[in-house]
Amino acid sequence: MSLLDASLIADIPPFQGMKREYLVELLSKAKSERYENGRTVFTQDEEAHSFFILLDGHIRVVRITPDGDQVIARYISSGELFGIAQALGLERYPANAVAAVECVVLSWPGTLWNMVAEKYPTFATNTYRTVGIRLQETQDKVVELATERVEQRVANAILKLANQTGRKTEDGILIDFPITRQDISEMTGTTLHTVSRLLSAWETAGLVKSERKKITVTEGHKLAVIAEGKREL
Amino acid sequence: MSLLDASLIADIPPFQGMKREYLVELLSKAKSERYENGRTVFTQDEEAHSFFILLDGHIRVVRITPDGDQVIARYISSGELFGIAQALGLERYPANAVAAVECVVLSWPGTLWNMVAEKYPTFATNTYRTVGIRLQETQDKVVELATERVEQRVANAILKLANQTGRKTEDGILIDFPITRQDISEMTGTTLHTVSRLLSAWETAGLVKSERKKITVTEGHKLAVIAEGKREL
DNA sequence: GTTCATATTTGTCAAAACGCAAATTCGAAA
DNA sequence: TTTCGAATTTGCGTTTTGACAAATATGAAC
Repeated sequence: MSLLDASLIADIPPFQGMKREYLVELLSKAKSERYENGRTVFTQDEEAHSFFILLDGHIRVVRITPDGDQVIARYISSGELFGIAQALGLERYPANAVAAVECVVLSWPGTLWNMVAEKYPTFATNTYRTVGIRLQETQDKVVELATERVEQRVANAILKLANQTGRKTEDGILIDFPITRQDISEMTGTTLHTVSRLLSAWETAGLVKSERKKITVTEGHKLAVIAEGKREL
Repeated sequence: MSLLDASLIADIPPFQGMKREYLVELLSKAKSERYENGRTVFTQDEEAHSFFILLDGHIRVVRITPDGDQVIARYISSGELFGIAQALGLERYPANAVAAVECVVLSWPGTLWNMVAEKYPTFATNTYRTVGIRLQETQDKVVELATERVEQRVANAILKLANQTGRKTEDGILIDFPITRQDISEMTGTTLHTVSRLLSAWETAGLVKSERKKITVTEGHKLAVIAEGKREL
């Protein structure tokens, strides 16, 4: 276990408003671990042994269907909680969590949740607020899938990723981790072929630049117009 | 405010494991109200003033999109919590809640949540477990919308309603509240026309019987086969 | 530099599902 | 009983999107 300083986590949302002293205590019970790109943090249906905070990197949360289809539920960015099954009384993780790049993850044994929630009510409250936001986001996704066309959903997914994780470059906003057409199709409920066609068209129109596993948004506002459902600019 | 006896709620899941004495206390702070069919309990984006338990009836929870599309998020059955924005730190309700039949609803002022959660930790834990289950169900819906065809989704929705709220009749299992083709289309992300066609076909094939605002499942196992994705029997 | 698995692009065709329109049925209210 | 709005059914043409197939590009590993 490496050295963990309270300043590591003091500024990230789940710990907002907690006394320094408590942060130190909490950290003393945490384990820090590096995950190389592609490594699995936890697996769907596995017994929920820990809960996690991502200190650095990006984690892909994926559900697998009985017939093998994958659906990407969300990407976790640094500073976010994930795998918090215990907080919700779940005995098993409902999805896979896989490092999308090199990651640093902090974890606590799941058995600690009750104690932690009781001793650090601020942390518990912050956690439940996160859950509330995610529940809403998930509902939003249901609405999107139920009412919007593929083109809108793909535009939206790319915009969100750019906002959430984008890094500014000379060309525009680059999504900060390797992402394939297949990944985007699994976020939006379509096929990699359709995503490829859309990206090709958008590239021709100058809205994005893309290479293998890389997408840069150059004309975000135009993408946003497509996400709104307008057919042309 | 009518007379409320602890036995009213002692057996329903959110209150499992709570001391009788606490139930009485909690009830003394609750308000009971009847809602006739179609009456709104709370509205999307309205400030979250209360949290609720449905004692009798069925409540439809509906999201409205900016361009007026409706998506039915879930049906609440009796004994279930709803409108628990406070538990998740949300300031506003994320959807409309409307009585789908004559209902009896118990409510507490939202300002009481923190006190209630602290004083009755069992109740809080039960609530968060409910949230966990709903989050999973919502994720399931995302997966369904992303990977299954309309036919499967409609079959699934009807099966779930029949299981959740069905009443046994001589013909089969009747969904216990008035429900239109439009409602089902708003649960499954399709149009009322497509739902109508599917129900007609299934009626011809003898899987269901349906009248205006009424659906009876006669051959659940065959519907289940369709929900699984098989094209014929 | 060569090799090879992986990612991407693109074409063609077919199926699924929607949109629009119109007819019809039903049931509640007058 | 009559009326009228709401719910439902159904036909038809169109659009969207998926499925299949094949070619091509890319970058990491050797």
